[in-house]
Amino acid sequence: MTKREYSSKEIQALIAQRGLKVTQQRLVILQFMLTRETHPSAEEIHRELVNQYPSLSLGTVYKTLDSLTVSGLLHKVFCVDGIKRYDVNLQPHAHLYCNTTHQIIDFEDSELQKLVWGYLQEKKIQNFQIEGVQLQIQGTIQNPEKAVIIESGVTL
Amino acid sequence: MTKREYSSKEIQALIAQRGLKVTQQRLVILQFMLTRETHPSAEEIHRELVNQYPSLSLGTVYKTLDSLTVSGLLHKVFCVDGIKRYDVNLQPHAHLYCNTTHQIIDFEDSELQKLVWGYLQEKKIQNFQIEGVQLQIQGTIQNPEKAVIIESGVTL
DNA sequence: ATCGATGCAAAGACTTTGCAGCCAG
DNA sequence: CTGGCTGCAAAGTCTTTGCATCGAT
Repeated sequence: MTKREYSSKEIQALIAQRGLKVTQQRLVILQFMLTRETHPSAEEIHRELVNQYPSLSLGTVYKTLDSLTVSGLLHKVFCVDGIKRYDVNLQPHAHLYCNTTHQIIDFEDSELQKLVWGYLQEKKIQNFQIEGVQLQIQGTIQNPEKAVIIESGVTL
Repeated sequence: MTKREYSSKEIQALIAQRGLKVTQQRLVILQFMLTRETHPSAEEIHRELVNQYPSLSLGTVYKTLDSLTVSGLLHKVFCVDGIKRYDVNLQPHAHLYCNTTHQIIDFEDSELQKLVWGYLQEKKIQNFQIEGVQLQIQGTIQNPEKAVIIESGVTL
């Protein structure tokens, strides 16, 4: 499974569909998120984009991530390091968190998703309305220098 | 399954076993963590304990949580709200996160744990050494005012 | 033209650090 | 005694907020 590409037109549509104004900043930030398999923080996003878009301010990155999240295009990601990170919300997936590099990497595995969802649907926790499940697999990347395709299609 | 009680003696032993000095502050903080089913932040812990122990400083709470974590008595908890929270590390369990009250509640369910662990053991992710799994179930508590025992033994 | 979005800077929230003095072993 | 621990305060990091200006519709 490879990440599909999104055209500028498609990204514009995603934003417009949610009733948000299609600004340069939103386009650029959402595009950036769509091309990433890891989940950069606001500061990382700003650092990487500010060269190409020098007027982009860090405050705008925070505000943009927030409005894209409220509108449902992004999800916040749980993370032990206490930094807020975001995730393009296309299909459900788990995350690999590297204790060494502090990267978060998508782990798409529909079987695992079904397993957990199925179990929880069955179980019906009393007094609690389930809205989502976040699964994070903590561990260590073995060879950070080598890019290897792992089973689920994630590139490490 | 009900939370078991820990005597002061037992808590002292837990701390001493890890080669840490048994101070009043560590005793009090660890005891507090052991009696809680939710996972308070450092500030919440301080706020709740400072009445009874007025000399306890917030900095010490942070340092204590850190040393207990390094020694393996606590685990950091993933959380969307960006605040660092800690968890007494006794048996593996999932967490319920309430989007409304922002509480984190233990969800002990050995069957679910086995399900996920078993699957991942089987799968063997290439190039990644698994050290732990964190499962967080996001949703909303239905009746925060009513305390109800749910199936896994957690009191909501 | 209008109203929401941006950029900037200041404030805020949370956490870490440095160091003098204290206390458990 | 002695080294690790605490309390305090200052500094640091990450995030939010307020407001004048700008720009998408």
